[in-house]
Amino acid sequence: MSATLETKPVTAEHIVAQLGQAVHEHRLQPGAKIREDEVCDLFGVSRTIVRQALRAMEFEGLLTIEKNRGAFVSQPTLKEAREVFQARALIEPSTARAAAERATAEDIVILERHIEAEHAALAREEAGLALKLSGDFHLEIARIADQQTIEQFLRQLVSRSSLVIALYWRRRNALCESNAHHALLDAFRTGDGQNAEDLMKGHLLDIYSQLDLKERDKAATSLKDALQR
Amino acid sequence: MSATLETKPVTAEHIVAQLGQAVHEHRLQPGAKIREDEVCDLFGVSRTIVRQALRAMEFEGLLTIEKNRGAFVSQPTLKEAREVFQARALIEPSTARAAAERATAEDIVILERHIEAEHAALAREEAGLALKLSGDFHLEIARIADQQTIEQFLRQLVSRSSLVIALYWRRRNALCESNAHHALLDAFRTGDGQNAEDLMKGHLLDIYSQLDLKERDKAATSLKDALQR
DNA sequence: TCAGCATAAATTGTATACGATTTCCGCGCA
DNA sequence: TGCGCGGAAATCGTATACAATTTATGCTGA
Repeated sequence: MSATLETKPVTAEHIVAQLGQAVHEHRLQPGAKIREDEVCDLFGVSRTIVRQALRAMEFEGLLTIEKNRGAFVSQPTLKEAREVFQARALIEPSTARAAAERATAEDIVILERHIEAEHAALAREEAGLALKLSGDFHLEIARIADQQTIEQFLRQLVSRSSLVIALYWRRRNALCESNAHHALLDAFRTGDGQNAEDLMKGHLLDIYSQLDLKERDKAATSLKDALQR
Repeated sequence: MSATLETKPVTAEHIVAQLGQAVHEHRLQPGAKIREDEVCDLFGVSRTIVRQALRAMEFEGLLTIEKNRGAFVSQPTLKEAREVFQARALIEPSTARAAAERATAEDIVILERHIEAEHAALAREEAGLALKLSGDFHLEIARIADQQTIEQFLRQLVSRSSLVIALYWRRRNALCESNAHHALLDAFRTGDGQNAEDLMKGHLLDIYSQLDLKERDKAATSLKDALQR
């Protein structure tokens, strides 16, 4: 035990990762306020660093910062929710194709591990973690496709997808396990790009169809917010 | 002249816009260093604001911030350059289709004005400004398509495109005027989505083909930097 | 009892101060 | 002449202090 309690510097990226995970796993609900001082105490850094982190998360779409009022976990509107999945439908199928055509043996192993972890999380009824891992699976595909620009965009889209799911998922507790990721993995094993593209397209449509994105009376914003609580 | 010299607050967004335009118009070359104090003096604000602006521009891809060394105008690698235009080729055609199918009379007028301004800038041999306006034309299409998420991504891609063009454009001074934007406008007038999509695809390929993105010996980075100056 | 309003507390926005790191410059020495 | 090597200057990173704004609290009067 000679380790002298190494206090790693705690970077803004670290805070972004931690808070981001909390949002992804729905431990922080859309609309929740994040006070700077609170984060400062939690991580033991000054507001300078915390504000950097919050700004970064705003850019990612996870937070919405209102001037002089503070940072809140974003609440995507119906329109934004649709746009997120439209954008994913535009981007991900071709990315999956490219990835399937370049995936190495190591990549396959990584994807297998991802699916295993996802499965295990579901078995333990840690829905939030499973959701996070599911998003990581999609990001991993972009990495395999060796498209950093797309990967960066997809990171934002996956983040926002998590918020959309928190707000618009139909059956709250029943995050049913689909075999879509398994099917994609098979396409990757055989290097079948066309199949991977089709599967990804279907997978995204599947998720989209499970969202409740019908126009409902969204009138009375702040007033209704208080009532429905 | 009763205006009492209103000193508008100068926000970080303002600085981002000003510096961004300078980069877009190639008045700030890729690799150029941007010192914080210098920007502070120029805009009359503290480093706090300037650093916010620089961070935002880093997210946009316009700047690269190296720890303890400062902010530099980004120098996209060949791979990044290709990725930028691959991503645009993926995103923009379908966006153009959607835009053509929803464009109103006012939208058409706006696009006409854009093209006029672009033409005028070229006539005055203000190549930098023309390039900026050209990018705005593409962004305007995303706005017409009413896709904010896509528009946000495209904003980053257009920014980076400007850097790519600064670094890899074949004939430096000959930024030839194409009639691609005119043709697109015609498709918008007739609401021909399919045609707009095809034209956009061709337009992007056209730009891409005028870039010199062949693998050349990029060895000797910092050393060569000094020599080629 | 409750709306309205003034005041106090809490929270965010900006500027400044100070420490850490890098960069520049000149000196000595081979 | 040119290379290595301090040391000073410049520049960046973080913390803190103070100002501006919002939010909470409590009082008054109808």
